[in-house]
Amino acid sequence: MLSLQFIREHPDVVRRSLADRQTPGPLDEILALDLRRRDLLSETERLRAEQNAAGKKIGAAKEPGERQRLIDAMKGVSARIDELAPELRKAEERLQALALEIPNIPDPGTRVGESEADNVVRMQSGEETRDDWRKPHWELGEALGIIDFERGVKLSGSRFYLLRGAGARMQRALIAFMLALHIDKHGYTEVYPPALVKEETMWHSGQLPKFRDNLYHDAEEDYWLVPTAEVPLTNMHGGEILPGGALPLHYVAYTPCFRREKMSAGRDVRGIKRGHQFDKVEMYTFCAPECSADELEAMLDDAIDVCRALGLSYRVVEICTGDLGFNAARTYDVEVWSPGVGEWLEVSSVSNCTDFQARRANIRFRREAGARPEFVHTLNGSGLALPRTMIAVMENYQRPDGSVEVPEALLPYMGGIGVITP
RNA sequence: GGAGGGGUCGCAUAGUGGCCUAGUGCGGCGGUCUUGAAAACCGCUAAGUCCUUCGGGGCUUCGUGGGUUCGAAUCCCACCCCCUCCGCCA
Repeated sequence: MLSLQFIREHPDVVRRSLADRQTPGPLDEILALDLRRRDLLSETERLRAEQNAAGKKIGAAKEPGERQRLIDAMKGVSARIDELAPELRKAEERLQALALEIPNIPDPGTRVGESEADNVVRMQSGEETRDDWRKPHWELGEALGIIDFERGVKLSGSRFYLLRGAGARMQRALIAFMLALHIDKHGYTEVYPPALVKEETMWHSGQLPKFRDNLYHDAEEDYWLVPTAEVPLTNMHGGEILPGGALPLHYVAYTPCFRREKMSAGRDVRGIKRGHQFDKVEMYTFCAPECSADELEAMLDDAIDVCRALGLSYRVVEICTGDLGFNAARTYDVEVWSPGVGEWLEVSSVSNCTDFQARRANIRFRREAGARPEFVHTLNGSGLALPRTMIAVMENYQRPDGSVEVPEALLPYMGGIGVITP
């Protein structure tokens, strides 16, 4: 979230941000309510100060008549506070709720644009290969017996599938390979976080209130299923004041992700591109504000490195203001070419959330002993999403005879399988 | 799920309605002393927020939320978390 102080002092910046993002936001209501809140606050605090001062006199008063007279005098003040306090609380709660609906301010470097159509390709490596003989992964997967759509549906309904044999193994190999790359080569610390979190955690990382419709929720125990490891990783240091020397912190986590995908019903129903459950390796960075721009480039390169190692054609798309996520100030998507379905697939989204999530989750650091705490900047990026990486690997490494070669980088994790055949 | 114990400043503890503006010890920071260090002694030791004439001043926070009261760390209610034992269990 943005600080109320920032909104109050820079309403023009917020208004511009909302316009650039093509999204409405309760800015005017916030400004008006903030004025009222501060009036109420001054008044109740003045009364409380009076009450505190009188309380001391009452405590010190020995003579019963004098004491009673002082107590009676304070009853009016007390009653007035009882009137104002609930009003103040209501104003604060409402203000809080409204502030949570304002998205992050786009980075000045983020290109202004209306929608996805205005995103620009920043760089591309490799070509859009097209061969008539190449099959989409769903045909390939069924023919090889490594993706079972029917049984997935039998167990759980549409948008579920199961991997078996070399398919399951290859996904596991991809996970192990990605984790090893980020840990050993890029210097991340591995984390295995809970996939079920409490509601508060979803608010802190910005999933609630906006994406409620896309989340699974266990009503019985009030647990929420994470839609991405970004959620637990953000909250890992929630409420903490980190010593300045600890930054930057780089974490990588493999988790399942759960999404209801209600809003996109009917889209991408074919294959394994968009399911209710999928696996993802996620990178996450906590750093000082002045470092986040460089950290974003570094994380982008770490995501790309996975594509390079797998020998995939990839491109980097710079997201414009109209397509920018709620939490992000700046985002790059990494897409890989899928010759079977003939499209670029988003396998990673790398974002600088600046201090937006840090403020929600109250994550701060101290530059040096005794210095005022400041909010950290947070960055997250997929490294990478598994199903789409699987698609790209299968479709790129398929051979005219219908078999799929295992990329060299995965061989150490495949237990001797070099080619997947029916 | 059951029984019991507990949650107070970075850590450890004290505090059973007003002298709590939360004490004490440890740790940390600064200083005195010292060639240097230790010891001893002295001082400091949180966060948030509002107002400000920029000197400061106020308010909130003792697990969380309500309640009683002129006044709550302290009394009442609900909830959360931790520890010990029992049950169950991958």
